[in-house]
Amino acid sequence: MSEKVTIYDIAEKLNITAATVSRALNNNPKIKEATRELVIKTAAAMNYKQNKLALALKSGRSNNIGVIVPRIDSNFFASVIRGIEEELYPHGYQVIICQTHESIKRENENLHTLVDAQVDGIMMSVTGISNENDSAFRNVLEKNVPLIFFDRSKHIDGVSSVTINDFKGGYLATKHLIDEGCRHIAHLSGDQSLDIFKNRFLGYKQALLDNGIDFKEEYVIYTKSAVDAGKEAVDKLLQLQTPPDAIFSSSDFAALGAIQELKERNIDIPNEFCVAGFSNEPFTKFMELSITSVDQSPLEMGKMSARVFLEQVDKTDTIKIEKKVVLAPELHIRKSSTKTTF
Amino acid sequence: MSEKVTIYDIAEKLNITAATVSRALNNNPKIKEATRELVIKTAAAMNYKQNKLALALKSGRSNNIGVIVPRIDSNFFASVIRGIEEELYPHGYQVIICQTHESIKRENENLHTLVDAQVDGIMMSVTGISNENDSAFRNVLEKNVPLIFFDRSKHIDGVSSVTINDFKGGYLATKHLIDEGCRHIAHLSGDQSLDIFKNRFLGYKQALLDNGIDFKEEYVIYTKSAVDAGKEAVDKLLQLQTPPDAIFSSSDFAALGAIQELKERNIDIPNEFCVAGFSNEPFTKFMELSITSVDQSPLEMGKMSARVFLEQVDKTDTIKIEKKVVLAPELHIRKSSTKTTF
DNA sequence: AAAAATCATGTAATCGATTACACGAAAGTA
DNA sequence: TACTTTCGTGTAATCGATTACATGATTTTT
Repeated sequence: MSEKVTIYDIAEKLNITAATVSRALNNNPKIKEATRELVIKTAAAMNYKQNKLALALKSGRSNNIGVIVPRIDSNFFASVIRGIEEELYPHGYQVIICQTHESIKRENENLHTLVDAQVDGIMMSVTGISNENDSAFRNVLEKNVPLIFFDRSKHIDGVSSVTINDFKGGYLATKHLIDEGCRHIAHLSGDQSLDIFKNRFLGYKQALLDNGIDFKEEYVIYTKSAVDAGKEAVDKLLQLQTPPDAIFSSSDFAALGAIQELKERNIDIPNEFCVAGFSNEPFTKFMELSITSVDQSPLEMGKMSARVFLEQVDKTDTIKIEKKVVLAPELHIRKSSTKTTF
Repeated sequence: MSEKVTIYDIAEKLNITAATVSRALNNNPKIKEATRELVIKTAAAMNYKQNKLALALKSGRSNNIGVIVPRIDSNFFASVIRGIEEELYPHGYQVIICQTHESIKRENENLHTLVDAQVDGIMMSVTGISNENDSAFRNVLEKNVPLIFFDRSKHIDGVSSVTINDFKGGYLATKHLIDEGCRHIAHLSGDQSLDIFKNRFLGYKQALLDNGIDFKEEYVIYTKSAVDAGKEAVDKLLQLQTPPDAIFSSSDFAALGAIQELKERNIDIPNEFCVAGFSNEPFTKFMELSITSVDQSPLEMGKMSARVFLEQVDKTDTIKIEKKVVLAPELHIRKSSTKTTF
């Protein structure tokens, strides 16, 4: 039925060559105005559609960009991807999604697949930082594919990144808890080989220090970002000789679990115990006991990553631009940490 | 530095032709075993990577599939996409994401872009059902690109779909509210030109009928899927002569808004008023007053859509297969509608 | 009017891989 | 030995668009 129409078909119909058709359609100034109009009209009439694959092969550019995330069904990553898509849509790029499910093997596979598919750029939030096997990353750089890290980044020369100031985020949240009168503040952290968790921890520590509060190793619990992990953490913390009176969690999910466990034990939040999380997941706002959390402006992070990509994509390959964008975190203070009720 | 290696480079090095190299790499049985091994070894040594774009041009298949959703940063759509990606990953397909933001213009643009990009299939949740301009859809079908609707579908011959039984979902939720003793059950609906909202409404109506409860037009409010919309709806409903004692909402967000507004007015949930939502968004489970909701198994829906695509993609184009998969909804009963507390 | 410049279009190579067809060499058959 | 298969590889077309270079037709310049 609807056979594919090529420029050769148009050329044949008009008794000219495909080269002329191509030039006419691309607004090449060397083409006679009359010819151009005729070609464009005929192309429309024949329902011609440019074959993007042929163009991609010829130009070496696919007009696709790849995005690699641990998983897509988290509000944070989905929002970043939304930002990327929205920013790139007007430029004609399509967004290819890959998930690693926190597997480094999968991450490497995805990197290779995307490079093989000739994407014009890759934006990713790294899954692990193990340095043993950087070959997939080196492959990307050797092929001159622009690479941009967002949120979770690795230290690689020539790679741009868009992150938030996690140190400041941790500092703000902790300082807020101190201001609310808490003096025994625990911290739920993640895998500190990842910068984001390391820096949130360091911000937490610095806030304690700046306010004359001793840092206690035993107050730091390493957990997964999951509700149950938060419950377990509270269980551990409450067995300490001096149990804490507040928690700053690097994860909203763990913060939620902590709150559930504290309620289970009839501990009054926020009066006896304050809790603050990180990421500003939608549910933190929706709860009756809304949860204080640090916002990472994921939409903006996505848009910014896309902009950094657009800046790099057309530059001459010789000049390597390495841009490090750091967004400001914003603390959303809510009920879970607001003692003074009027 | 890392120049692209092609089969011609390998051929030159081995003093054979590119055709032989191609055949060796594709395990063509006509190739001498010794040659095959030599080629494969040399290819690996030279770090050869097949150019997917060239392959795509030659074969007409891009190994990409397109997914079009209203927006990606909703747990439901993100989960469906996760399902699609996971199911298709082992088959070597990449997933391209497009958002419509509920704009039909955008939907049509996306359809055309994906077809032009020669995707091997399109999975989508339709944004609108206005029949005025079906040309984008017809274009997809004329080009023989497999098209699969999930969740929100349109009636188009030859198009498969994967949906849940929305009627049953509406019925289950409403029946449950009746069983809890509610007799004045209101319904928050969406744009009923979309089947999903129409069917949830019809299920609601049937459940009332089957249980001897009169259907009242004034109890049906058409809202957007948003927290504020739920608040406004409650405001309207409570002004009625006989205000309702329960709400079945087609949207979890509207249900949440309704609950917030009811609490604002010191109405006791669930004892004075019960609420049930739809979609089983994560927050419905996390709330202290957890919200009863109908689960749509989005992950399964995504996987199923991918499977339907895989079934269709290799069939001869002449035989059009139209498969309609209907998944069963599952009611998750939670605190917002459980009066009998033990 | 002859030479030079400009214009519009055609010719053919190119991007990288696949594959129908052709062909010479080796092996099998009569 | 002469004839037919079979085997392994080469030749060249193809997918569809772009573009450097060539060429013939106008137009401009002197």
